[in-house]
Amino acid sequence: MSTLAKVAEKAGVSRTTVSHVINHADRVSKPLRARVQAAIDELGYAPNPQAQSLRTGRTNLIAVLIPDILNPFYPELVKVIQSELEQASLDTLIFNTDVPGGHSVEHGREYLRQIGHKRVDGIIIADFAVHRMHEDILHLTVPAVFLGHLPNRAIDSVGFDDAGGAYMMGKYLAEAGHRRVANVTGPSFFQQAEVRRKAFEAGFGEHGGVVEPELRYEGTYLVPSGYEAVAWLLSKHSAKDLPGAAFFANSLMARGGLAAFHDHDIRVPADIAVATFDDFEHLDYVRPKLTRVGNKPALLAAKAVAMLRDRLEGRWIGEVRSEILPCTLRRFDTA
Amino acid sequence: MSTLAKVAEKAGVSRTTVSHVINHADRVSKPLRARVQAAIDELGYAPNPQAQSLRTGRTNLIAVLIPDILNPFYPELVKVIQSELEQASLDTLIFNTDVPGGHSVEHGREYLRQIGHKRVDGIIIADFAVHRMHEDILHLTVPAVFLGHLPNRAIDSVGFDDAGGAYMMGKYLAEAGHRRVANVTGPSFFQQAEVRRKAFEAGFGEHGGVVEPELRYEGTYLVPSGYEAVAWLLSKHSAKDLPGAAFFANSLMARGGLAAFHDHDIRVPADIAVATFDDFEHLDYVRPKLTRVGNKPALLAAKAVAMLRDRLEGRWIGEVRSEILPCTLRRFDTA
DNA sequence: ATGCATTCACAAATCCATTTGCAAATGCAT
DNA sequence: ATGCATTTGCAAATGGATTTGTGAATGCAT
Repeated sequence: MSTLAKVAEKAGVSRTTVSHVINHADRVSKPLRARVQAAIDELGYAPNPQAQSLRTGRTNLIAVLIPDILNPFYPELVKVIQSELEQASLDTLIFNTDVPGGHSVEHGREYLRQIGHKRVDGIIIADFAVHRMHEDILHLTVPAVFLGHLPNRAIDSVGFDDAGGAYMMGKYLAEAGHRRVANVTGPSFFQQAEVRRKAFEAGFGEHGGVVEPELRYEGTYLVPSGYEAVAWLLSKHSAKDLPGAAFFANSLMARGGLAAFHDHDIRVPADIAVATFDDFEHLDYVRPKLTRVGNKPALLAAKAVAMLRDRLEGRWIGEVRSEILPCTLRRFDTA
Repeated sequence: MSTLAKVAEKAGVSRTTVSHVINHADRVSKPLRARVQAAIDELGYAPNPQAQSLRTGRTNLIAVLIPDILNPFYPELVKVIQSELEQASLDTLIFNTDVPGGHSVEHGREYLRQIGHKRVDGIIIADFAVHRMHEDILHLTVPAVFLGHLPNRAIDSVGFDDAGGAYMMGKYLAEAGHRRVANVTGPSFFQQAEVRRKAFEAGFGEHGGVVEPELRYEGTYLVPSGYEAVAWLLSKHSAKDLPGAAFFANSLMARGGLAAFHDHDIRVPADIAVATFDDFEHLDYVRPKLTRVGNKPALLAAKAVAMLRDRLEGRWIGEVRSEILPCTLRRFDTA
């Protein structure tokens, strides 16, 4: 592996000069610069990133904390985050904070601690990756962006308009003539899940629907729990007694729900209408095609990286910013 | 941020001693060790990873090259790779080599070059991430494992038994009584796609099926092309003239195909049977439930990490190893 | 008490790139 | 030709941890 020193020797100059050619081209005369560059090319030299980091204090690493890459929301998010960061020659370290089978608080906290030691230049934290750790976030010493809504405004954040989206869908279903609706929610200990539930019920109730708490099912936000929700629904109600529609608070549960309806020979939307929160590419080829409200993870990702780079590159040093991206309702086959 | 020197000062010992407490505990007497440890704890000290890397030459970073994290095969792979690497306190750098919309050769090569400069300790390369770059792989200077089949045996590799699996499925469909089958293949410039195609046709043809080249459709391995394949199939054949079954060379195309059948009111499996290569969690909630042959990405991941660690930790310094994991056929609803 | 063998702890060199402060060399003007 | 102002290029210090070689202190035996 070639070093700065070898390049300097080959070009017959000091190490300083080589460094200047790379970092402050203007401080070296043109002919000399060319000579040094030739040596660099010939040796295939590239600065040792660890030595650079040690000296400059920057690692060019960004940590991204997500709960679970298996949840198809996150690959889309991660892909965009990564390619955007790459534009700024930053590398992405991805951490799945959940332990198999559930959203673990301790695990997320442990990660946050570890990452502090890895000396990353910045952090992007997805909502459920650090459940109930808002106070820990306050102690971060590097620029960070939170994906979701952060009650204490500890750091910059960007999230979807959960309330607006859920309300819109409630309104839509009620105005479509539904009077009774099953509501499969996320875990109530997630604040976001509560926001979606309440807003959905408000939108539904305020436009002619009747909110029945008995038609509420608290799921886990994971696929199997959507399946279980439907199994539960069908065990409680005969086919003719079924509510006109079912709303799933995220698309994983909706997919589980669709599978369950299929397995029980309940036709969607003929027997029951189905709607879901979330809207991303992955759903385009799920059949029947889900009517949904939400927005692209890619947007969230792009915005988050922009905010982070603003901090890293000193373009924004003011107070904490928090943005909310609107949701769109898209009607397809199921409702 | 606290440093070795500060800990040494606090504990009233030399920097060497502190380092020994961390790296060679046996070289320091017990009471002294305790005193130093107390200072470490009190200051919340952790070694600066960049300084460690500079000195030791190890970065504790592993690069993972995959074509596209949006392809649901890879999240499962990545998750396991990452958690396994974490056991060995190695961090994972993930790189998506494809440019939006296609499998780019140049892009993959470019990545390989860049990664050479990042000084990772090891590399895991997924098959399609580095299409036609087998010679570049030869020039790698760090331990690496290839996921798939590597003709030139340049580095350790582990892959599924594509030929065995595809053959098995061909045999299965023929023995189930099908005489005509549509075969939606991967791109023919991928060797693996050719292997699957030939083996499938062999299995089908050798057990009573008739291989008809006109029923072959070369797809891209991506979801939309499965949809297009079915659209093509239906445009060429009336409902009664349809082959009895369709085999998709991977599950992305199969999902696209299922959506297309749904949209054209073709019932699966009543009107046409469907089978696919691949078998991973994500398919468990796709309906109708796909009959499939394949194996878990998690297995591939675990094996790959094991092989890599064998190299990194000097447990294996012999010749190149290449393993093949068997595939299993699992019958569900569609065939 | 003396000699030898360990055990223990340290100083200093090393990994590599960046940057500050200086000295040398060049350019220009008078 | 001399003086001043720029350029230009270098030596050396810096960042933090690891490790080799060495001297000092301890233990044990005689």
